[in-house]
Amino acid sequence: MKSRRSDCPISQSLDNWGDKWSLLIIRDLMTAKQCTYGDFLKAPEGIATNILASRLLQMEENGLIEKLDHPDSKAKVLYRLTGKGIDLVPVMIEINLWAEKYFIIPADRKAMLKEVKKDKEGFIKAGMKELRRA
Amino acid sequence: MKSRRSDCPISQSLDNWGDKWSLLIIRDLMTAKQCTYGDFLKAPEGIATNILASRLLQMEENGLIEKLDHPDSKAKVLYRLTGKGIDLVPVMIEINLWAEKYFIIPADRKAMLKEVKKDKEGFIKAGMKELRRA
DNA sequence: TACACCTCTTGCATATTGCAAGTACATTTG
DNA sequence: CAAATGTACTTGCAATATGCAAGAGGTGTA
Repeated sequence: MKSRRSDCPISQSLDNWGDKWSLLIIRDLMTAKQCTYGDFLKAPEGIATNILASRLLQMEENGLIEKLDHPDSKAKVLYRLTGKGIDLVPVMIEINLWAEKYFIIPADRKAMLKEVKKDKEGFIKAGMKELRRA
Repeated sequence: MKSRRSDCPISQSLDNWGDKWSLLIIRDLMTAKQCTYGDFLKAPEGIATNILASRLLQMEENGLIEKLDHPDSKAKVLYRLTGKGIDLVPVMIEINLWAEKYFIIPADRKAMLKEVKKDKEGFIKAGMKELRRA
């Protein structure tokens, strides 16, 4: 377990999910609601299996995600966001908005952000509610 | 230089500032507006000098910060945020709000967030304007 | 029973980080 | 003006994290 560097909220947040992969896992769970181990491996960034396993464990320990049984098979595991993970939706939206201004991003994300700009608060609230239902 | 892992906005953002230190440097610049190399070293997290130098260079290359001459001394260098860096204010605010919910954070940060909650959009707008003036 | 699938684990090479010391130049002090 | 101090880095090396390839163990399917 990594130690707390300071009591600064930014620092503590980075201690929790401030690596190159955690937010991508959270992204997958925000768009798909529930993912298997294999689903995460399919993401275009190509996370290594050992890193994925260690991140999933770490994020579970940090209370961001939780495991549940897959309804179809005992061999599969489903991961989903906890309330703490779902509460990162506003952070993710702001990152998306920032990235849109400075990078070239996919059309479907642009379309999503167009909706966001119409009513940011409403979009976020609805999105979080939807995730909580899953 | 690190390569682009995918065209996902989250991924591209993480490629830019997704490490354990960059956002802390940005935090310092958001609160102090201008910092010297030594100022960054004084932060409670205790960044190593080689990491600091490499991050400052990387962030300058990424267009998040810029150097300028210190008015008092040629030996000193001032760093400040660019427009691209200032545009991360909304992201930082959301991270703070998230962290407040799940961690114990300093009283002064709590007081700041109390102001944020009164009028988030106004607070962010004013904060960014203030940074642009510096 | 054999075979494929899925979630990890392991071993090892490479990259990044952290620590301690050192360098180069600017300013201050005696 | 010489020496000490301050400031921004650089360098060397050990510790840690990441990335890649292969494999292990439980499940489901023919």
